[in-house]
Amino acid sequence: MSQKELPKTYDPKTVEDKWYQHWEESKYFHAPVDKKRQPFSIVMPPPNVTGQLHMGHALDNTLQDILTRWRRMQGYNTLWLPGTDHAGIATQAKVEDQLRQEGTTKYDLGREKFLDRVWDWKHNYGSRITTQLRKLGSSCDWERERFTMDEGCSDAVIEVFINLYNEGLIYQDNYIINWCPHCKTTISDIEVEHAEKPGNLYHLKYQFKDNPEESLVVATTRPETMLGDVAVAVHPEDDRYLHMVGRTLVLPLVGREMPVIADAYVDPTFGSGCVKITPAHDPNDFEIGQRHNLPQVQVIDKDGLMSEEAGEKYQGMDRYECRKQIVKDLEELGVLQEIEENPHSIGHCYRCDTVVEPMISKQWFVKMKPLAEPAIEAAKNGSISFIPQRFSKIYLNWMENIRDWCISRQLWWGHRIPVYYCQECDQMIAAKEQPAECSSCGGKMEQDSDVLDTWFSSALWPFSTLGWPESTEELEQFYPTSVLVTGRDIIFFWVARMIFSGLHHMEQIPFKEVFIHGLVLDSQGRKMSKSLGNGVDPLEVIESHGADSLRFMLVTGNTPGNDLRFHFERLDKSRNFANKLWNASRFALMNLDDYDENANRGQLTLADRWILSRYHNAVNEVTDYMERYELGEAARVLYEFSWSELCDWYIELIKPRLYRKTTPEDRATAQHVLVTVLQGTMELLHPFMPFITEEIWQHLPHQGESIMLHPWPEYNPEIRDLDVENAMGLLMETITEVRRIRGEMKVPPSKVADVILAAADTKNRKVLSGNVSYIEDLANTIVSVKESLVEKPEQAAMGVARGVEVVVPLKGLIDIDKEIARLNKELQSIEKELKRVQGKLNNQGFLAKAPADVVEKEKAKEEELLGKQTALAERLKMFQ
RNA sequence: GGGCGGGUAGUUCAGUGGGAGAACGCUUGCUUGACACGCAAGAGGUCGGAAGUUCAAUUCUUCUCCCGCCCA
Repeated sequence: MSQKELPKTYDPKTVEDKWYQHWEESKYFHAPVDKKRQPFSIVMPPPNVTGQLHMGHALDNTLQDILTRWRRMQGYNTLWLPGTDHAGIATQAKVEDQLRQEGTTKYDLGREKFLDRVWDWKHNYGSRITTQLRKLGSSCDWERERFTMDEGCSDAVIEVFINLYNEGLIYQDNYIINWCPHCKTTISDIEVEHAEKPGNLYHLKYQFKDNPEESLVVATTRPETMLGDVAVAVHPEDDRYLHMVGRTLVLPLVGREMPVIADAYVDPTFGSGCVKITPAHDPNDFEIGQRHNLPQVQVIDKDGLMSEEAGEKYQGMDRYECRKQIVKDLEELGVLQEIEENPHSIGHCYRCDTVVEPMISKQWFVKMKPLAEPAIEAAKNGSISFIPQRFSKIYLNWMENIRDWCISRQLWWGHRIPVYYCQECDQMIAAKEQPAECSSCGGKMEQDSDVLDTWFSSALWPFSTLGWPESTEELEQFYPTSVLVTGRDIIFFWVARMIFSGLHHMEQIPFKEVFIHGLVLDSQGRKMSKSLGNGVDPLEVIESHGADSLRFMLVTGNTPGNDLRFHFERLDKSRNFANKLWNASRFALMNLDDYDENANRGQLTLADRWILSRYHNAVNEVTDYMERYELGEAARVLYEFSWSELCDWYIELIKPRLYRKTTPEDRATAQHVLVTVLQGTMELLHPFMPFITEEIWQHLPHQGESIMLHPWPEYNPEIRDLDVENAMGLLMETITEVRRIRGEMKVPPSKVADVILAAADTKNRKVLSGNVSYIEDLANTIVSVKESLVEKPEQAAMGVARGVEVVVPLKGLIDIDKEIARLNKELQSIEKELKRVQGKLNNQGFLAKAPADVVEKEKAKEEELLGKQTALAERLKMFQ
């Protein structure tokens, strides 16, 4: 292998694109159907086709890629299926903006031409986000990329609609819905975001028809809706008002006569205990209206303006203008009794933040109860499990209280509802194709003009992308998918809907596990948003720190399901780690120019056996954490192993052997162990940091085409050796003790110091004397190992490590006062610890009930501390 | 109002029924033949408060305070 000069600092830019292109061109991401192999599959939560990569995507896709690359290395037939979502409102709004700038509107263009424009937009910008996902390193199967509006997915949507329609699970009804006056469409209940806003409670006095002297007071937060009032309700057990039930009131300003009714919905403790009922503009009033057969008077229209029914005076006014006017008018009439400050929760459109207007409209709905039941069961019986588990409670709570789903949207961009209406009679059918004529009267049929909620198609994603409604080999092999990875914010929007859709249409769960992650917040803990301008662009981060650093930063120091704050300091930490790996490899390569895997090798040294043992421990722990989706913990283990054990200790320990201060066989051994461990470490790190690990792995002696196809390292418990780890631990602690003494006594690092080690324990003494070179090399000393200190040099500093007395003679260099202070301090902390340990050991309850190994451990600790105490105390005595 | 998450070193966060960890920051020393995006040594925490269970609680239970989120 020829030696290559690598630069001192790792530069991700020169490697990342190169490797990604190579992987993609080599089709390493592609998963052909292969029934002989066990499948592992993930469908990517499809980002908005016209969107741009943000930190949320970066986190979500990093997690998916880690799982995908890991399972692929484990030998699964691994499919990560990517795609994009047509995002009805968002995409349509973008094109409408564009038209506005051109001075035109979608109505000028007409439906067909407008849709052409949206498709143009999709073709121009639709690959932006998928290009960005590649920059992140996502190893998804681009050959299977899908789009929610492509032919196959659209077929699935139509199939599902027609099936549900025929089963009576989709129905059309006049019902109270959420209307966004800005987006000019209905939105579903979960698309309404509730936010507490300052507001008032207006107390209005309504008079009785038969006795204008008599009145009752209602309280409302929306006085303008009084124009649509049709009744006043009181609680059926509210003695204050019972006698009024059935009497007639006269609505001020309007003059409408309306009854006082009794309904248990009313909260007698809120306001006056009387509630005005506006069925056309409030969901609760709507239901009361239905129970009591009340009329529906719609006074606000779809533009958020007052309608004709609001009366001549108010017609055409904006709903908030009208509120002011009504308050003024009611005040003049003496109807307004009181205005009370009352902050309350108001529904806003999740897309545009406009205040949502509840209104009655004829829309399409999915009947949810029958669909929800099996979806509840699946989570309860564990066939679908959430990680972390607490999210299943959130899911169940929602599913158990689910309401029917309004699926029609007054948009043009989306899947058009496959329902056709006869223009001559009232015939209506759901069909895949436009019927030539009405089956009952032969009249012309026209398609419903609305489209479906975007989430209606996303709900089918796990099977529509695999070819359903055709029965394909892909479905057979990859459905149900293995795991779904997504943010906690779309459990209701998406996860829940995929579950009931999969169970209903496939009669099988869509995925076995749902791995939920939190949100990426800014450094102050706020949600990243466009309006705040506090978003961090993942592409800029990739540009400055590399994709590997971004990925590693996103998974470390985080627990599944919890939010994480974005700190640039943490990004630096990851970049430094990448650089550390780079330099460790650079060091290895500098010493591998003559490496021959088949060269004669000597025996493994203690350090060799130690690092191999620690490496296998890491393999075991990392794999175990990955199985449990504890990716942050897995990353932490790798970070600590690579940096502290491999770099700080092992590489330092083998330097002399690599610098040819030993036999060729021993040097070959060191080379071999280093290559083995470094290679394996790269393999373990590959799912987390795909680019740098590939680059390093390719430079190292290796077999195979790519690290991403290399088998995942296997844990071999036989290589774990606790005796070796113990022995090495003694040496490491001894070295640290010497270094500490040197540092505190201000011995210059360049000066070779003499060190005497007194080890009463035979085993310890053997370990020390067998490996003095480690101590000499790493602490710059000359060591002599003894059983005990026969002559105790006064001019010396002393410490204790695992019962071994570490003495550093410092003729002429020692400051006695300083040494006394140092020893005293050490003695104090030992005595404090000793007190705690002895307290335990003197406790009969502890001795009787604690497990034997815990008691043993405490006893051993006591012994060690006592030894240390004696040695230090004796030493102190000498100076007195 | 109901549910959930968090409160651990100066800061940001891991973690655990039996010796409190990391990163950054801080102190001291170091151009040590991979790395100053580095090396070595060190200071720093009554693990939000109270009670309980236990031989043992930062960890489990209950209550309580503060912060955040979701649902109604």
